[in-house]
Amino acid sequence: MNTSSRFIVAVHLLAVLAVRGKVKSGDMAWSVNTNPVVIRRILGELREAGLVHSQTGPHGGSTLTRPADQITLADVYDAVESGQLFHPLYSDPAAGCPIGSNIEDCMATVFQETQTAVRNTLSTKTIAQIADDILARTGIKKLLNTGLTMDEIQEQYMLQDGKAIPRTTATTATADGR
Amino acid sequence: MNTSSRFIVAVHLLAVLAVRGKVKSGDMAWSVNTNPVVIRRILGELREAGLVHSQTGPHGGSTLTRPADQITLADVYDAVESGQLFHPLYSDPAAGCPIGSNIEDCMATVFQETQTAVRNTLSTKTIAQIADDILARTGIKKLLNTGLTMDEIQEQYMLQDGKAIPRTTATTATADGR
DNA sequence: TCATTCGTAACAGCACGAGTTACAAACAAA
DNA sequence: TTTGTTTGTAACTCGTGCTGTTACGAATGA
Repeated sequence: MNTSSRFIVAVHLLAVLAVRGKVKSGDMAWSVNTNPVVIRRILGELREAGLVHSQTGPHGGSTLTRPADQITLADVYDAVESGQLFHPLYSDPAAGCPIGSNIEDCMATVFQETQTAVRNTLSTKTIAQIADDILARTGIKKLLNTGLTMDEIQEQYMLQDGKAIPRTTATTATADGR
Repeated sequence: MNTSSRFIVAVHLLAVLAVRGKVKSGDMAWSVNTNPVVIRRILGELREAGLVHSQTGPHGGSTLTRPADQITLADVYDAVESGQLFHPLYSDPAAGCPIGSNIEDCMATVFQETQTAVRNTLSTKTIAQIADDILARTGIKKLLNTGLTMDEIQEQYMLQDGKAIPRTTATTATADGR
């Protein structure tokens, strides 16, 4: 398997940006529960891919460069998972063996097809869909549909087990809605 | 990307077994150009998956447990690539963040779909097809069609740039046909 | 000018795969 | 029964890549 968590973290960051607009790396680091530098490294890859724009200084932070419904997971995948899905080569298989001398070329086709299948699957989902799905899961989407603003929701509701619940009925925990 | 070369090596080994019948780990190690223990480790996974059978002692070695046209690359993938394609979890994203508290469940679906797409692609190719493709690439398939046996081909031909050429016209290099 | 925020280099720690050595167990053949 | 061959597996080292962290310069708004 792929041992890197960059892809899911990148999707996480873009979803946060889709929902909240301009966000600082420190805030995103809090959401992902890691170090701001880790976030900025991934933002750097997303920036190179043209998906986000960053701004230094006070009131700085990162924003999406285009609407979230125009960013597919395939775009994110391309941005942060540079290489092939499978190991394309291995050290110098025997030239004197029919299999060894041809297996790499033969499998290259298979790897290419697999890579395409993955990208096709990922290209069917956008960051907007992910963000929407998550807001629906939390119940925040329904609240937005009642006319409440995101700010009002943050004031009046808190998260418990991933669901927004009115603060009055809250039993434990706090949430700042980031 | 997946940094492991186990998948392509496993396909390599099965293709060798498909073409040559019973083969020792030392011979396979020569073909792959690695250590016999590395080969035996991968054979161990293929054995657990029921794809090969191994025998100790003199004249020992490994064989396929079923015809090569009944072994798909998806079978091989399942045998040696245990985990998920992508990182399913990462350390404890913030419970107080709508995104952080739901991203993993949300992405699990996407990962599942991707995994299925990969397996579907791989299930369309069998070890027999791989072996056949390679024999065609080497020119050995054409020789077999003329009525020559594999042993005769090994006697009369050698490999150069992955192609079988008559030994009489050979300029350099040697091949033992393993 | 100063506080804030980003970009990036540098380093440590950790996990994992590959390669290697070593040795016990299985097994065919003499 | 003995001997040599082959596998199975443990144990270790080495290299690589990712994550987390500290540090510091550059950009920028107040």
